[in-house]
Amino acid sequence: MATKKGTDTKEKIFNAALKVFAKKGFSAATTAEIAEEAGVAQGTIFRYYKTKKDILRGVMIEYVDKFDEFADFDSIQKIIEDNAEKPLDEILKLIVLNRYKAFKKNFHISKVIHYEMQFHDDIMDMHLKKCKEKEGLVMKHILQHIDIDEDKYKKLGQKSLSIIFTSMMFGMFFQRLNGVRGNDEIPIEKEIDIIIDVFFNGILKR
Amino acid sequence: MATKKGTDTKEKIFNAALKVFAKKGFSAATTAEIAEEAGVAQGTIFRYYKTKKDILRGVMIEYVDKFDEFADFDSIQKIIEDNAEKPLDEILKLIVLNRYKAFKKNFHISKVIHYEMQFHDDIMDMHLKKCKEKEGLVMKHILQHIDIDEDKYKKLGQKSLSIIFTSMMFGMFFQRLNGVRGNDEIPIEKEIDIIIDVFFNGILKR
Amino acid sequence: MATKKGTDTKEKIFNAALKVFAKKGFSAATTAEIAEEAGVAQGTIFRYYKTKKDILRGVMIEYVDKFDEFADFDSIQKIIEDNAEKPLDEILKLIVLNRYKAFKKNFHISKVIHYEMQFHDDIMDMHLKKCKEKEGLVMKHILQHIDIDEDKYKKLGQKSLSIIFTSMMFGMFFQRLNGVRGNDEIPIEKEIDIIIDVFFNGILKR
Amino acid sequence: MATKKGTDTKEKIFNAALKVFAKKGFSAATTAEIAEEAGVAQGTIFRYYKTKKDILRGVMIEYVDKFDEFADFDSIQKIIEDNAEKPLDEILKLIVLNRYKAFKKNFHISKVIHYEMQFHDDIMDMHLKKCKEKEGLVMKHILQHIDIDEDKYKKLGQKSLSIIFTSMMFGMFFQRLNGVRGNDEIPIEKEIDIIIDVFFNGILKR
DNA sequence: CATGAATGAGAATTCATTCAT
DNA sequence: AATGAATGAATTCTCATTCAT
Repeated sequence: MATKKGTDTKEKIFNAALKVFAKKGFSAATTAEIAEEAGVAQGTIFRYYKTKKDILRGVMIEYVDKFDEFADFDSIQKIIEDNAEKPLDEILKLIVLNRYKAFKKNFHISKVIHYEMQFHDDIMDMHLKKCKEKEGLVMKHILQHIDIDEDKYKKLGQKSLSIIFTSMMFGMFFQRLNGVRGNDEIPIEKEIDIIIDVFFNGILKR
Repeated sequence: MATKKGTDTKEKIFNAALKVFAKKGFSAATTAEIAEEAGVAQGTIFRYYKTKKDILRGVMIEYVDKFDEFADFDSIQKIIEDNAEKPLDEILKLIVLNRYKAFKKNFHISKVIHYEMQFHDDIMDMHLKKCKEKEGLVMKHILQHIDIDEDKYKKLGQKSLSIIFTSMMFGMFFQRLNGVRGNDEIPIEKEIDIIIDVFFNGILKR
Repeated sequence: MATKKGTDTKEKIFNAALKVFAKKGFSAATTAEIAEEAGVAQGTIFRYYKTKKDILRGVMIEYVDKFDEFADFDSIQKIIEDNAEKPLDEILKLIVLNRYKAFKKNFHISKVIHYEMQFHDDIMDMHLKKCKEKEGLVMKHILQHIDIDEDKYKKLGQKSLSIIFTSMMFGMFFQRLNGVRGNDEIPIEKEIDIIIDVFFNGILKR
Repeated sequence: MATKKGTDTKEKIFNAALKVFAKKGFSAATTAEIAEEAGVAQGTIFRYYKTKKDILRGVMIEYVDKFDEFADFDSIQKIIEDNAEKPLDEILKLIVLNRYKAFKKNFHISKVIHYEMQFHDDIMDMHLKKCKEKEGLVMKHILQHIDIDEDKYKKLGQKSLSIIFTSMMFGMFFQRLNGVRGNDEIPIEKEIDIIIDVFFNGILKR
């Protein structure tokens, strides 16, 4: 019970911090504003996090977990299995849409991590480690299925495919989610259709 | 002469600020560190910039100029003209390489602006205004040449082409320059080759 | 309790500020000196007053309250009633003595306000508003009683009487309290006697 | 010639300083603003005055001279002689009007001195010394003429007369010049008439 | 456990003064 | 003599952190 209450408070602080960090950046955020946003007293924060920097570390740790969820192979695997009979590009579209939704859901936290990473080596290290660990696997999943038709597709190697695919995917995600573009223009499904079609067409042998 | 001296100092401060902003982020950067980096007294900064925020605005203004240089149509135009007889994909590779070099050269400033933009509405506004103004024009240049062969290429419209192309290009640029990937793995020329080949192959009719 | 503590601190700061302002003037006073005088940390000041200027505003607000006390009609009224049978000049002497004591008690704050007013329009406005509101009333009290004997006194009008009376009264107060004169020369009661006698004699018909 | 130019510059600085001191107070005034007001470079000020405080001292010295002019007995003497046949109250009115004009002319400088005096002991000392030296003389001039008619006037002594007269006079001057009252209400001549009538009537034997 | 008043180190900013030109 | 760029000590103000209640 007591533990539950403590957990609740910590969660309120965490969410408030995340919100304020996302809005102002870590440095410009004040613990006072976080406390207000969380609806707790200023001192309460320091019962759950030793320092302000510690909150950021907490965010990172949470992010790592979210990242696992984000790069959640079970759901990707499930998509592949459930649509085994469909052509590869159709499957990929479903995967990308699934990824987009996961990304969008965790965008807040991603944004904070990506911005702060640059300035905090420890955060950077945690992130890169996590990335290396997962990134390859996502592509391997894709490649596994591409490799089967090696007569049909160009032989580009994982690295190159990875560059192209992730560039397109994340480039598009960021453009959409950062409000760089007018938001409502093209629905995400349509955009994925176009981008995957070009990608797939692009890697075809000719 | 006197003017020259003042300009020199302002430039020293500007460059120092850019460096410190890039290293620590705007909020975490201190004017003391900027002053030290610039090799001037703390007070000197405020002879040239009213406030710390004003330095960032100065960086933005400089960026806008760099951006003009970056989206420098003269050099693009020149590439196109000088290589008129070459196939479109070859020309595009040259353009992208040119863009990459311009981007790399101004990466420091671009990075600062792109990151800080999120937290400063005034900077964001200045940037978006500039982007809208230029972005379309770059693509138009490309399209002009693609349109000629409309039997050969898919009819995708400027918007879609723009999304795909800028996603790939900037996605790749950021991946390379942010040190997200091991830096030196593939030479940029090779990477551009691959990416443009896929893009071009991708937009072909079939 | 908690409220009491906060109020105490604010009061300590207020009194310290008043003292330092009176000694050095607003501009030359430093928040560091105020903090030391108040026996609090430098930062504590800014928990209670947003800015240094705000402390002055606080002093003004306090002054306005003191002013009410200063121009306290209840005590004037009481003097009048308690001495109803005495001649008017005797009553007036008592009133002026009462005023002098009130003025002397609040001299510190009055001095700060009167001096700083010149440089701060907002303070000036607050003050004038208060003055207009009260000044007339004091004179009306006096006039009420003078009017009865209109055969005896010159018909000078409130404005002129007000000028003469306040000039004499405040001129004398300032001379005494500013140490412009050797301080202890004539006792205040004697001085009031003389001044009121002349005033009263002066407004007699002849 | 060169000397003349230097004197001119010093005078420009002096007048600018006086203006800025009067507007902002000594502490809040900046040498930069004084320089701008004077139309000289910031550094130039320090060729004529060693420090900012030194400018204030310069103002004081000037004030002492002005004060001599202000308490200028030649002009008072002249008024008395020129109007020998007129009644005393008429003469006094002329004198007070003359004083008011002198005071108004030097009000700027008086204001600065009176405010700063409190915070600078050296200025205070110079001022008090000067005051003592002159004040009595003015009254003596008046008394000389009052004494003649000692049957007609009360025997009040120089001190008491001085208090009453200067209180009325300066009280009125300050009220007028500080903009405490609505400025245009009563013309100064009319106000002097009333105040002197009351004063004179007030000191009559009865 | 939670609070919020108090702290004080540190950051931004100001400004009198100096000095090379 | 005059200039105005540069200085840096002093000042206002901020905010993470502590601790008595």
